[in-house]
Order: sequence, then C-alpha cells, then structure tokens
Amino acid sequence: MRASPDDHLTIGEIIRRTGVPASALHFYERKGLIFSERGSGNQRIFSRHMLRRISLIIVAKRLNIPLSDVAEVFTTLPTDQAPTHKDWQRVSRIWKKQLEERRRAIENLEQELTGCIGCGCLSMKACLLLNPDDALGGRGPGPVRLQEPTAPLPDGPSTRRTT
Amino acid sequence: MRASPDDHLTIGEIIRRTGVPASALHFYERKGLIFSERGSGNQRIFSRHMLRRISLIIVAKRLNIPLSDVAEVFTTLPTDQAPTHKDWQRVSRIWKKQLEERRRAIENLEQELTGCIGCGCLSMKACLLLNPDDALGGRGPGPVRLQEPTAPLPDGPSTRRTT
DNA sequence: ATTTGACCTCAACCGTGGTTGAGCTGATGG
DNA sequence: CCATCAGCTCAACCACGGTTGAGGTCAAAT
Repeated sequence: MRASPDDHLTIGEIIRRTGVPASALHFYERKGLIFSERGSGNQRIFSRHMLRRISLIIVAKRLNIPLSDVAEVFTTLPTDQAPTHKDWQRVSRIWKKQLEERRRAIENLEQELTGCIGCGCLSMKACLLLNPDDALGGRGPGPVRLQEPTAPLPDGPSTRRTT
Repeated sequence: MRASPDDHLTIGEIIRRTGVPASALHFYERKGLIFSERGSGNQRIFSRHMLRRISLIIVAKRLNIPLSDVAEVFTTLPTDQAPTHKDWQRVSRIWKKQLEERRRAIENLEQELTGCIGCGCLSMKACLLLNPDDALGGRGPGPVRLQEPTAPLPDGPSTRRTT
C-alpha cells in the first residue's frame, strides 16, 4: 500500500474510498468524465479532487442521469480544482429539473392511462394511448397507423450522446 | 395483396394496421409475446386478435414498461381469443401501479436531492445521496464505501427477465 | 531469484429493444 | 419465361454502462 504524496491518489485508493470498481473508473476515463496523470510505471495518478467528480457520477447514477448528461455538465466544471459549492448547486439544480421533467412525463402518462382503463377500446384510430399527441384530424377514413415512422419516447432520461 | 380469410392476417396486414415493422414483430415472436401459424409458403398467419396483443405492447412501450413485464402479464391472457375488457382492466391497473411506483421513486429522489442542494457536502461517509438507505450506524470510523458491492437502482422500470 | 500484488491494455461479452442486410423461397403478373 | 413482390432465416450491428478475462509490466517482499 503505497502512501500517495498528499493529494495524488492511486486507483486503488480511489477504489477504496469510493467503492467504484477499476473497470468503471477506466470506463469513465475513456468517456472523458475523469482524467489522470500517469506515474513511473504508467499507473494512473488521480488528483484528490477527482473524488468529487466521482461523487457526482455516483449521484447521477442514483438519479438515473445518463453519463452523456453528466459529461455535459462536467464541461462546465473546473479541471484544476475541486468543484465549488456553487458548481454543485448549479449541477444539482439542473438534475433536479430533469427529475421534475421525468416526474411530469410519468404523471401525464398516469392521467392518460387512467382515462383509458375504463375505456379499453385500444382502437387503432381513436385510442389516445395508441396515438400519442394525435390531432386525429385529417387522416381520412380507414385504419390509421398506430405509430409514426419514428415515434419518440415521451418518458425516461434524455437521449443525447457523449462521444 | 392477398385477402385473408376473415380473421387470419398476413404480417403485411399487421404492419399496415399497427405500424409496427416486421423486424419488431419477429422480435416479439421470438420473445414469445405474440405467435402465429404458418401458411403454405411458411409465411406467418396471425389471428386477428393478435392485433390486441400488439396494441398492448405498443401501450407498454409508451409507458416504458419493459417487454419482460409485458411477457409476464401476457401469461395471464387467453391465447385463443382476444383479451377481454376485464383483461385490459387488470393489465392496465398493474401498469398504472408501476407508473405510480416510478413516480414515487422519483419523488423520493427529488426530496433527497433538494435536501442536498444546499448542503453539498457529498461526504463519503455522511451524504445520504451517496449512501442510499444507509443506517450510518455501526460501520466504525474512517472512510466508508460509497457503494455496496452490488447497489440496486431505486428508480426506473423493474429488472426481471423474459427468457 | 522469484513470487506476489498492483496496475496496465485490449478485446470480448452481458441485457434491452430492436434494425439492417444478405441471401433464399413462393406466388403472381406481364 | 422471367421479373417482382411478399415473405422467410440468420447473422451482424447500434447505444448504454459497464464486467470479465487474457496477457503484460513493474516494484516490493521473501
């Protein structure tokens, strides 16, 4: 167990302090969420404040925030020091908004579903559950597609990409 | 366009009526969610009431219900006829409960997060956001794992398997 | 001198929900 | 007679968030 000079930590120490396995840390590094210098034997050497970033990743995981979104907010974080209290507030408020959005999306679905439980028509042309946000206007008579060619999901975390 | 004898539909007709592409229908069949007989040239021949099952799958998709859960409720559906109104009510109430659960999970996270926005400690040992449902009792002093070896996600759809 | 432990890289694999493409068959139309 | 269309199978691929394993390197301990 090599003691690290003050504020440089080996990956083993990061693992012990955070519980995050090496494979995940490697993964986060590949995704650009965390970074490290390299020591004499090519081992990763992490700044102490990387622990903060990792904490944020862990929180994001609990909130089901995709890593791509984490990457996005991380671009606004200082790279040379630990994120400040202000940084945390900014980030956490963003994530709180995302939770709110998700909750509202679910509430809307609950409403719709509740309305349809008694109905049960599941009609190809009339059911609102099957035809999301459908104006149901000028489609002419006859059977109507249940889905648009590419139907977006109204629920769940956002779908932006990291790379 | 071959007219199907009344209540047997080709996959083409299913596609036209539901908008679900063949690849997805094949997939659902492999997963056991829908089934078909085969015609003279090995084409799938679907009973008309398969349309109802497919409608249910589409609804489940909108609700972000995983196919494994759909498979589960489908085991309680009649295979020789369309699901009845009762069936729909039963299924939709189950799914409504799942939405409620998800909403409550999110609400809890919102609470926690809101509490932590002002704090911002993100302490390895004290932060509730980092130590979910932690009694924070007899772990002794010193740094504490942020995560249990296998930390379950408190949010999102359930994680049962189809196969 | 060698073994162990800590660390490295790279490739392959998992589940979820499919899509895409190649290559084949079978019925129909001109 | 042959094109074309509808359908079939099977394998490979996508994103996401990693895990697992093989094989290599380096330093410390025995």
